[in-house]
Amino acid sequence: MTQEGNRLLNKKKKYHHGDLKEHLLEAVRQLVEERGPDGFSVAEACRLAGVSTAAPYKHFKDRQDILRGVVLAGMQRMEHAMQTAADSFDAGDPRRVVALGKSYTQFAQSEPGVFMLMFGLTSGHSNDGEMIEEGKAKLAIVRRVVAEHLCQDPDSPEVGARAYALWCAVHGHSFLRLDNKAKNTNVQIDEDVYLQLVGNAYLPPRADE
Amino acid sequence: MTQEGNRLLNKKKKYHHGDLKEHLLEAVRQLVEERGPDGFSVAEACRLAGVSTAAPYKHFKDRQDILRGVVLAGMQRMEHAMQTAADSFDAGDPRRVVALGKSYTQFAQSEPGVFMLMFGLTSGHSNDGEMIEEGKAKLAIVRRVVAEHLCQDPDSPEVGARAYALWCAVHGHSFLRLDNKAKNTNVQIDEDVYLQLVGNAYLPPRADE
DNA sequence: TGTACATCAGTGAACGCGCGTTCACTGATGTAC
DNA sequence: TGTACATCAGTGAACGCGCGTTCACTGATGTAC
Repeated sequence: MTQEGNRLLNKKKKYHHGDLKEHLLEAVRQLVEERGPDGFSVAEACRLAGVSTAAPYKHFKDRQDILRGVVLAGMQRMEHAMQTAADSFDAGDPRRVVALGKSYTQFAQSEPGVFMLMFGLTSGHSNDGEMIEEGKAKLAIVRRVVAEHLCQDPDSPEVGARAYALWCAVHGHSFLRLDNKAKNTNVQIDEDVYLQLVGNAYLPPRADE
Repeated sequence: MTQEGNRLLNKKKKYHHGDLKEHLLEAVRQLVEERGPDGFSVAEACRLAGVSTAAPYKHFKDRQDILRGVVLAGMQRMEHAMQTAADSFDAGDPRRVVALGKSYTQFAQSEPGVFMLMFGLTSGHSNDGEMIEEGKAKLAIVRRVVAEHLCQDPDSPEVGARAYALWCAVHGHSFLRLDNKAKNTNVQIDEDVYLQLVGNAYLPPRADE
């Protein structure tokens, strides 16, 4: 057994935590899911990670910096899910855009706290360069799918407009689901039906299929 | 001059505030706009209203109750704006749905704090009956516009699906604008163009026009 | 019109609380000799 | 292999802060007589 593995297994007995940084981010993520975005405190995360309240400051500048780590990790998970969805069908397959949309709404539903943290303007983190790059990468996936469907240049305004419209459609839907607005207004529509409707509206089935 | 009017004009000199309830709600609204949703405290609102920190409890049960008043007033303002927009064009006029959408996004942009409070799940107020009725009333406006455009029953699933899709489209767009996600991903599209695209996608121009 | 009184919207001081952050410290670890 | 030492991730106690809420109170108001 490696020393690293050994350290991880025995982490409770050790003075040095070993991977406190990751454990803290995970603790915060859990709290955010349990109590909502900004429903966590540094102190509580420390308790959950079994560590003194001063420990985080060896790894993070301040509370905001911890939050930033949680959000960034969330964006990476989401991007990965979207990439996987886009890769699971060929260009032009009508199921492709639905799968991509579904990866978005499913992320929102499986990690509502992190999702709200990423997109709610509560925490004011959005000017961060690394975060902006992550956002661009995600939109680029949508752009690529749209471009390949329309057989156009991914950078054309036409593709940009439709990709943005698709983004708004799944984003709005995700939010309205999360805060119960859809349920409370008796919206009946099934998610798959909705995604299909959206896909058809912005990317009509191609003539050759 | 009425005694009521007199009291309002001289409110600074009076022991009894006269309309503290309204002034408090307005103070909270201002703070929410300045510092974001949940960026306010009861104490600060009191300072802004020029009143002791104990005063609010003569009018509101607790902090949550104050917030509820702010959100409810916001929903009423928004509903009024939507109603006005819908009323400004005849059924079938292609400008109608664009105007309705614009009333939504404009509310979000002119009162971002209140908008986030209404739709972010941060504050956990959504199960309130009166609030749910407000939400239904707003969706009903969209339903009516869609139904009149399609010449269908407002309660049909077809109308419901398109109305919901329109809602998601403007809601998603509003959020992505507010938290700078649109700007940060270099989305170029003009709002009017976007709204037109959405309108055409879900409510294609009628044959008779 | 003048007076006594009930009402209740306000005051201001105080409470206990949990927070984010800092500080001097401790002790486990890996490395050089 | 054994020892001395530098490193630095952890501790735990303490800080000052602003918060939401409560309490006994005060004094302006409208009303009954």
